[in-house]
Amino acid sequence: MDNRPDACQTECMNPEIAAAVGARMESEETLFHLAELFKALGDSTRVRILHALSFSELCVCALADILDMSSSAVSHQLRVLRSHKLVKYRKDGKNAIYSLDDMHVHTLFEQGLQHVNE
Amino acid sequence: MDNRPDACQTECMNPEIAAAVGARMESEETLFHLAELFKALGDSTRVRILHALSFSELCVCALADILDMSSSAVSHQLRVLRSHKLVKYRKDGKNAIYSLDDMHVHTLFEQGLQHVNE
DNA sequence: GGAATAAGTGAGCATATATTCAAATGTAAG
DNA sequence: CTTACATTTGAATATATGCTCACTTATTCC
Repeated sequence: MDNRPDACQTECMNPEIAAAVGARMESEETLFHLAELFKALGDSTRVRILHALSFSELCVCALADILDMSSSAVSHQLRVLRSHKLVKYRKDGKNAIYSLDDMHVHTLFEQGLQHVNE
Repeated sequence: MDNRPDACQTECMNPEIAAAVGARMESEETLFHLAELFKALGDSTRVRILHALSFSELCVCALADILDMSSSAVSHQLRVLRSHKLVKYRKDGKNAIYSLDDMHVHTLFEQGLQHVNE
């Protein structure tokens, strides 16, 4: 008999199903990283930055201009995106030219837009 | 001459590029919804719920059991997922049986995992 | 070297959010 | 009807987070 306070005490489902699902789950760590990735994508400013970069590489001030935000705010968000390997950059004189880091980002965007426009 | 304080005042990029990118951007509203979608996916608990549901439909208490969390906490997060049409449910007696709402979710997960395991 | 501009950083604040706790609702069984 | 259980909900709290502002760093041009 299962006496855990939060476990189903009636046969709401075959207990073996829950056990089987529990066994097939990805590691906590992997799912945590996945959540962190989506969290990095889960901000309006960062989405707009990535979307802009999907058309062309851009320097920080160009992004600030396009998004109508301060360079500081943009730079803060670029830091987040960099830490998740979503964007990369190269220095060109005083400027930092940012671009998307890999193709996954673009694919995730397309899938997401498809869901949004259901 | 551009005198906006935050705009590039030197030729860090061809200004036409920034203008062109600005023109091709999706609407603020669409990008906002996209960010909201990713935000809904950007939480460890919700990721685990969706991942568990990718194997089988499950009632709330089974989810609580699998995730080792209170039913209340799970229910709160299910509410968020429902509001974003990521999960659906049917009532079966006292129980609520949840399942993934469409295939996009699964696809987004696969893409995300691919990025995480680079 | 000194001035000017682009970018990055840290502190502070205001807001958003995830969980807990207590209570309410809905359903089934005695 | 009463009890028990699954689920939901609302308030409260603790934490996370995005932006602003002031400052620093880096680089170019004079």
